[in-house]
Amino acid sequence: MHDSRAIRDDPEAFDAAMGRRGLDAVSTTLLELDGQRRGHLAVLQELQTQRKFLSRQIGDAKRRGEKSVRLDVDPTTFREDMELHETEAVRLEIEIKGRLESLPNILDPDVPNGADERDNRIEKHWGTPRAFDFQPRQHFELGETLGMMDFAAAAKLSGSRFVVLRGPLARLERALGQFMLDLHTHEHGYEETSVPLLVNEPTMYGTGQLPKFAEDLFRTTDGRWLIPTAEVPLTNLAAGEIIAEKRLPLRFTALSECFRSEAGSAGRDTRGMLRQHQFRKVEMVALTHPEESAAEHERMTRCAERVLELLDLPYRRVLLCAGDTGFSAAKTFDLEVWLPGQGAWREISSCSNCRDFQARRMGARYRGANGKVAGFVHTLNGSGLAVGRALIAVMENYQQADGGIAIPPALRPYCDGNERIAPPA
RNA sequence: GGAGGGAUGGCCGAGCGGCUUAAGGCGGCGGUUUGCUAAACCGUUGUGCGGGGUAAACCCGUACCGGGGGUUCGAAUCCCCCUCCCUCCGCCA
Repeated sequence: MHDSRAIRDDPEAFDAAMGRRGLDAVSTTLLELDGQRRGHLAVLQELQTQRKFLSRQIGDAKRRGEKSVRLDVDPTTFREDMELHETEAVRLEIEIKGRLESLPNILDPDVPNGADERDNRIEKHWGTPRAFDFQPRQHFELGETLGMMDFAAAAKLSGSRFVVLRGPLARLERALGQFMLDLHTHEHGYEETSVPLLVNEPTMYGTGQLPKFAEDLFRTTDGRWLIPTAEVPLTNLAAGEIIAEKRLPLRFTALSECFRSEAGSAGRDTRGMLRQHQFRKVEMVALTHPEESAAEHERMTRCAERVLELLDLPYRRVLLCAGDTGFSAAKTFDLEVWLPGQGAWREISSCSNCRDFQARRMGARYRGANGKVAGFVHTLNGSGLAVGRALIAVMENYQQADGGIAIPPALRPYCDGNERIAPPA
């Protein structure tokens, strides 16, 4: 959500910012509507002043015990006029809000221009893809050969884009989640949080999923929504709150199921468990002072990278270009892990600085040292990491010639000390 | 699901048609006192919107007492609907 006063102050800058997202200039229309709104508001307030004065006269007279009062104006005549201007002011406000809430966040200056992922900028590489002396296989081949990844069973139960994991592979998925949570809580200063997976409409609105992206979500029969990421409940913990400046930054992490309709991605990544309707993810969320969000963004991205490094999985950091940056984000780093079976870099984490965009939508503010409300906090979110994709990455990178999978040393304490998942005899 | 009771500023809590410009307390901020801390005392302290001010400070106006409607010249206060919380009953992991 944007501040209409900021648009009023510098409409050209706003149009230029939306232009980077490939959107037409709208400030002229918005300012026109806003001007009308303020006009009605001014008249309404004047009428309220007059009504207040007259009502007070009646009240004073009554208190003096007078039976009736002489008034120059009939106070009832105000009502229609007031109602007219109020209705118009409210209508225009809703109209403006409706236009503003579907506009994406303003991008950071250092986000590169560009239309799609081809214009993303690779910032760094870490690790060396392992050299295999056999043809590495994709995760679903490995999983199905092991007899521990069952898409047919999932299809029977639920349909496409679901999976059933069994035995040691199910255990490995759990191990990954526990490992990541322990790392972020013990070493990175995040507070472990357990959150609802079903949220109400204002909560989905707060982080920017609604009203524009309803088709990407699942909705319950009683009007609630299944979270597409724990970012939604975690960030909304601050909704409507005024946080003392000295308590910032707040850092939350949660391991949760995530639900996505994948409405627009029919035909993409249909094989395997790369793109599912339901998956697990460890999410990190930070709420910061506005001046701290850039540094926090780097810190959070490092926290995600640390997971990959401890698992010894090669990755690269990518700064998303204008066209690839999500609706609520001002700047996003994606981490892409190397998948030798697929022979490709695939997204495994996305760390975004949303600045005050979500905070303004949900009313998350902070209080300065002088005790006054100083403004909106900045919100950041990042995957640390997507557990399902981390499982894929471990399987493909740690696969062995016989179809077994070595367990990364960091995960062994979470897997009964086992060193590998052995293929069936 | 049924029956009651509630929702007031950062927090607690009074008010139940006009003198509310929302009492009082706690907390916050500033100060006095003090060797330091603590305590005491004094002052100050809500948010949104509109307007003024070069900006900050500040000033003027207006709205806001869970949300939305209504009654009234006038609503925190009366009426209706909704949401959430609490108590009891029923069901239940």
